[in-house]
Amino acid sequence: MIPRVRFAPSPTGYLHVGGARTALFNWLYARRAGGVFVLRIEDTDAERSSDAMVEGILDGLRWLGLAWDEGPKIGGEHGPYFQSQRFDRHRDVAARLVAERLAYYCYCTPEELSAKRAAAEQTTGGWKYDRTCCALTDREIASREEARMARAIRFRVPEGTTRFDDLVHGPIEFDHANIEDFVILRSDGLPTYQLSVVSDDVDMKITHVVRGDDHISNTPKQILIYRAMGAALPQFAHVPLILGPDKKRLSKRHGATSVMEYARGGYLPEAMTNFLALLGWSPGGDRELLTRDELVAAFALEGISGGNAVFNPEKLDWFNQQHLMRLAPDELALRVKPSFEAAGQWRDEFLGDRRAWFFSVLDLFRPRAKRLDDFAAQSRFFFVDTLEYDAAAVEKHLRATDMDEHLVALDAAFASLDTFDPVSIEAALRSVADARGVKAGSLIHAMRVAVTGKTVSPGLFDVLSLLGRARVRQRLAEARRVGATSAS
RNA sequence: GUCCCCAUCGUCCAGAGGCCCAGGACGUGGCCCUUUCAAGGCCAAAACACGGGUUCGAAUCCCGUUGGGGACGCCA
Repeated sequence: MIPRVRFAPSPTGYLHVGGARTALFNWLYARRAGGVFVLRIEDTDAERSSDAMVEGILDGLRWLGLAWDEGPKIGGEHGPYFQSQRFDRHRDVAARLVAERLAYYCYCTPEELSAKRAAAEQTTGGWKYDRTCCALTDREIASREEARMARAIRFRVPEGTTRFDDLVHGPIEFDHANIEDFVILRSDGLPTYQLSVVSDDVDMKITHVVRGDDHISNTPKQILIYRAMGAALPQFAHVPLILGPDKKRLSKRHGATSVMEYARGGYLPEAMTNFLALLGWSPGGDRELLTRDELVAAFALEGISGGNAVFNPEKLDWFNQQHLMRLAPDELALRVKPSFEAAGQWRDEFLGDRRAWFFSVLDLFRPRAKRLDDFAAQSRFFFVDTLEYDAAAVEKHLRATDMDEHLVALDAAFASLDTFDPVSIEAALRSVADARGVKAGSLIHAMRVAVTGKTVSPGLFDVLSLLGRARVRQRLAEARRVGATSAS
């Protein structure tokens, strides 16, 4: 039997990092086990669901590279994949359970229930449905039906206990005494979550239910439904939640929680998945930096730890940086392109004739970039005609004693070089420094300001070489003017 | 209030009775490299929540306490 897993988000918000990790675990499991990854949209709550949210979630999954084998857009044998299109089936199941006396009609109104609940909370503190309608005789039911009273359907919870072996937590047991007769079909005829998940998971032949820890307490209710339906149980794996730095469940007030915010923020999906995968799971040993294929190869539900995990943005940054450094050149170029375009620094020849040069420039910034857009920002001086000079830098390095003469000497030295490569340039600069009795450092700093406008850049000789002799000499001349003007 | 889950450095993990006076990573501090900033290398500080058992031996097993989280809806 091939494993079938599913990710079943409700489109009441964008894909957040917690949901993303749940999706990732499902996807990893499917890929690892040669199974099928199903995407099902749980839009039972029409009030809070919207098409925009559905698209948002799909975008998030696509960005992460978590392609689904069955689901929205692509369909599949077990569709439809929108829960709202499966209500008839849910109603059938509910009706069947009523017919089999495994569920019953409940005519209690929401008002009555909340009053009872409020009263109970005053005294005992806890409340469980009192089974008023469970005790109704056939005659009483018939008269209520005749009166067309609104009624919901409740599941008749039998006495006993339910236990299951959770793949991450091990055996978990619940006493039915703590489970009330829960509603499976609302009085408006729509199913509740408990019914629709089970019904759909059964129909979609889901073999492994991998979802958040917060569903543990729903599991016994759902198992009861599986049994009542006469369906085989899937395996359950409840993965721990992701918490904010304050140890509270991650939410908007913790900052970015939508995965698309990270996409826009210059993060690599491979870094995100690597980071998310290791939040609560470990391949064992000390391995941390893993490619997507390595994650798939190493993944096992059993390796997921039981405790909640705190989201650590600094570590995400580190993963991003590491993956940035390992990205293939053409891949990097492609990913960086949008931000170069946005900065007005893009030219198609960077993927054509100037490809080698462009890749070299990018390589200079790899160890310095944390996000994708850092490349465009930090390398800007390579792509503009007129530099913006940092005033303090100009003051400190360009207006140092005798610097103008030193620059003239450097220009001459550069002009006479056979090849304008880093090694030759460095040798030339150092010999000028020697000859003029100044420290090479002072010339290096001055040159850096001259060609980049700033005090911070990649290694100067690499920068000069890639800038090319003509532009370097041009900027040298410009720098001398800048150094001269308003020099006090 | 009831039920459930969890408990190793600040954070994420390793550890499945002796290999552990506990290992890796992020972060932090220092040093090295060095033309700046990074990256990289080296070093350091930093944890088995507590109390009982079981055992020749416990971070690892059991019980309790405490702490944290989650669930208790005609939401999902």
